[in-house]
Amino acid sequence: MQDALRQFKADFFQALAHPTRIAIVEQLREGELSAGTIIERLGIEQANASQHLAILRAKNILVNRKAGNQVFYSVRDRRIIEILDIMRQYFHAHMSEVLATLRAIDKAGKVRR
Amino acid sequence: MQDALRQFKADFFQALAHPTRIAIVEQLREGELSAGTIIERLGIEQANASQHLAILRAKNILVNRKAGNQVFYSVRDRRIIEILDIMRQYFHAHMSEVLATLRAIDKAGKVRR
DNA sequence: AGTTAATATTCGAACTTTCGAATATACCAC
DNA sequence: GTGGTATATTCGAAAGTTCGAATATTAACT
Repeated sequence: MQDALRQFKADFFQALAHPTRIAIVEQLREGELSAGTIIERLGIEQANASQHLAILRAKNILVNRKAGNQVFYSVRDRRIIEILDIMRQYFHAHMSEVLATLRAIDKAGKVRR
Repeated sequence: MQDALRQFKADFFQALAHPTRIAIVEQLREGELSAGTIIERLGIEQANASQHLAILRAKNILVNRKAGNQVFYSVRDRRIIEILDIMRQYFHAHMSEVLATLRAIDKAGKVRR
């Protein structure tokens, strides 16, 4: 029983364990957007976006609504936004690590100065 | 910049994206415990526990303190507990899915009735 | 120094995730 | 129905995660 609950929680975290999926959820903070708008705003491949959206749908983090040609996505439960908000505080509190990550990315990208 | 922040968040979620690691953090809710106590309470392999603890340490979710022979672990920031609390509400709100997961596990375990 | 207890690390096999390219499906307008 | 636009799915290669078995490290005790 505990095991099932933990598996459920782990699946939830796994669903958000990718920068693109976090970016998608953040885009949907103010309300629904079409798949096309999300793709355009994030500047990612269509297939890739669609795969990430499928994962977020499968874990019930997003819901979708079809309207003619398009599919509109939104966050199912406001608590998910709430969790991301707490994490923002958390990140500010540990900004030095965020900056370390930043530097690591910078280095990996071979941006010399 | 946004990218680094998202990578940092994704890493955080990734760190919690495993049932054993969630179980470890939950064990530490009331305060620090030795590695041995965690292993005993969860009934897992020593090497496996140590690997999961290493991941949680690397992502700065846990901190450790050596005392002689033993290593005591604790959750670094109470906001992590807070996030897990919100998730508990979230799970209660979506209990039907949790139950579906439970049934799936039950089935996979071949527990007939 | 030798032994035991507690914890960490390394290795390799099995499994899962990620990506873009290609293809499929669905809907609309003509 | 043909053509176009929006989105989803399938495939296979590359990269990442997970596990237990074996081994290493560290500290305490004799």
